Amino acid sequence: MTRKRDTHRRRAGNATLSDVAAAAGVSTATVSRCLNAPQLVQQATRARVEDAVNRLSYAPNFGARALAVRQTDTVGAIVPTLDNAIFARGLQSFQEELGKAGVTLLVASSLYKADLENAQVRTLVARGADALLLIGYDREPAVHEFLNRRNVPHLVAWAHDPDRAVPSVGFDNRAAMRGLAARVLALGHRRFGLITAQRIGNDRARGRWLGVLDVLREAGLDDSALTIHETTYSYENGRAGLRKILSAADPPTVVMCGNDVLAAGALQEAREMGLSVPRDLSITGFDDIEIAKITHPRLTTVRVPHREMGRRAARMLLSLRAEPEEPCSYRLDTSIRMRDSLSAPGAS
Amino acid sequence: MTRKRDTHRRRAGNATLSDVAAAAGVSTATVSRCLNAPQLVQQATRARVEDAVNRLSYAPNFGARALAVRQTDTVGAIVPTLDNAIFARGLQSFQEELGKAGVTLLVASSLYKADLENAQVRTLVARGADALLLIGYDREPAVHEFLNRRNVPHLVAWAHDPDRAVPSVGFDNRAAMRGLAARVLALGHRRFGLITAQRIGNDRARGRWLGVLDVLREAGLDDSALTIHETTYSYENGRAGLRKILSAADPPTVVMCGNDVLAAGALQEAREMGLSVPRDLSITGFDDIEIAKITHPRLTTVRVPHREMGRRAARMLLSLRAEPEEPCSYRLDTSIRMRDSLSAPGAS
DNA sequence: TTTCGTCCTGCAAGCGCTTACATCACGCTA
DNA sequence: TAGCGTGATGTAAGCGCTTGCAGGACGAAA
Repeated sequence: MTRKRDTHRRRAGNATLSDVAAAAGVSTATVSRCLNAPQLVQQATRARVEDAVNRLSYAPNFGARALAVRQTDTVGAIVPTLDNAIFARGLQSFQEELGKAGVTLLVASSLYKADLENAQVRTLVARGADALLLIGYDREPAVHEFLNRRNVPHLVAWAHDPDRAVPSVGFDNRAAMRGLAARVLALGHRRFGLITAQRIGNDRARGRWLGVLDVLREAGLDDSALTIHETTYSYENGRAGLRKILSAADPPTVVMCGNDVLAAGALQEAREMGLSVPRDLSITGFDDIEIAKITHPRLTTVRVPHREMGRRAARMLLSLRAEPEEPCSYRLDTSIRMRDSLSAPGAS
Repeated sequence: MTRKRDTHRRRAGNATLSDVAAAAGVSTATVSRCLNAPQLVQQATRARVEDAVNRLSYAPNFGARALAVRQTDTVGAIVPTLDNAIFARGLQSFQEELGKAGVTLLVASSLYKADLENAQVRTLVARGADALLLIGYDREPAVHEFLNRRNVPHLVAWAHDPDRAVPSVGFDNRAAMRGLAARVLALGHRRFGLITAQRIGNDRARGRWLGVLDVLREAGLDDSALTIHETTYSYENGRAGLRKILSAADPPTVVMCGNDVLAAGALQEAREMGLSVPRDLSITGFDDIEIAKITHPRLTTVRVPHREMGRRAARMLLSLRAEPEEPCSYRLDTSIRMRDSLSAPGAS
């Protein structure tokens, strides 16, 4: 009944280790050693095996290997979306770093939806991700508990809060925005606008918002000094957001945006409304992606080291995977890029 | 000697199917059925099993499952880099579409290096990718032969050439650029510049270049009518490229760029050189990513349906995976976005 | 009561690979 | 010549899961 094996549902022609062994006239153990520890097998044998491997287009079955050695050399990442250049960029360097270590990357995007992310965590773990990269803190604690129980090292990126138990490599969104808002305030602005992403379920957005609030309150300003427009990250929404905010009774003299894409949209809209930035209105961004240098005027924004974040996250995850030492967090520094879209409140 | 099993290298506390079975007082077969075909098991039993699953934080071992069912529900994608928004964007919709089908995405980026891509193909196949997405045609034929022998359905995206054997979902880069170049010519330009990515190993870049050449030759112009600057895709390189091209003896009146990022850089550099675009110099892009609308003047470019490409590629791969029908290619249409960076050659 | 279906559930044989351990051949040394 | 160490190879027991087949329980029909 070996026939069954051949006709079953086996994909035709995918050679297995034992096919190679047969073709080379050696045992499967020897073939396996040729592949994983060539120095243990004699030159001549090795040559025969390699020949057979090529003739049969053999490629090891990963699942079987993972099963046998209990390690998958795979790590997973769940990001909100690759459409946002910051995540694409961070993931790129994350992947490069993993690749150097021979580790493969499994990607999922949650589209900012908690339940989707939830399911993806389980999927990636089931798929054997040795470790996991997540974005931000906002999720049910059960997720982290699950990962802990399963002994899957994991890390939060793009956010950093020393008070949180979950290890992270990121920056303090609130402090970063506070820094920028302080500069804005110092320039004399007293009426602020903020175009932000949805804050519930997104601690980064929330942190940035709170950063602005911190500054306003510290300056003794009333909360009404801040006009908020909540939307989704996109160029078009930046435009719409600006229009909305400026339609208020006593419009702000500065509109701070949750990211650069939103800010680019706002800038464009301002221009089309006939406003001169920064004379009539100041606008700020966040992230310092490429477009911040392309807009006119160029965008004053917060620089975030996305690439380094990805790289460092990879390294931490890799070492956590190797030796389950006490995970520690890492805080990256942000800085302010003063360019041309922010100045003292204008003609007024 | 069961002890050995426990102390071996097994990650502590990762429950297996049989742990669950023991906890629930049933056989592994029943647990397996609970998970994969719940309708086959009685309500009461199912409840017991589910309870045990939760108590133990059980998650199935993917490798083992893959081994048993011979399918991984995983597809791989190898892109040059996620730093380029077009790939990030395409991959995003690719992943979304896969996710709907319960399929997970494995990502690798080749950084435009053939040997790296080569290795990644083998890695992803070994990891059990049921299907593979590749970018462009330029690679050793051996790669496709390997995939064919291994019965891994695969697709080329971002390019389309009906004469090629490898199925693709993409567009004709040469024809697209030809269309744009024809418009440029019609406006009266006779001296062209081209800032392009490295053409060897990159059929998309080569196609775009040839598109320009087609038009010039057809118009009876000498090849010297085209000044070429070859570089790597990036904003900074766009700037440097423009400067280089304009330093020629008889500089072009239009500079066509291989993509929008390059064009954005060129535009900026032109501005800083004191040139007015398009009066003194016309500039065009390719891709129509977001920044094309942000530059000043806004960029005239070729619109490419990146998202649809990703989505469609996913669907094709998924169906190829299910039933190995004869793979067929799909050609997407591009169009020209006339905006403000192109006009008749200026003051002259 | 016997005899069948019908459902559920369990048994056990793999899936392809790694690796501890056994085996064997060979060349030395005593 | 016996004995031993060494290095190359083979043997076979898993890794955790699925699934064809067999068995058992139970109710209905004969």
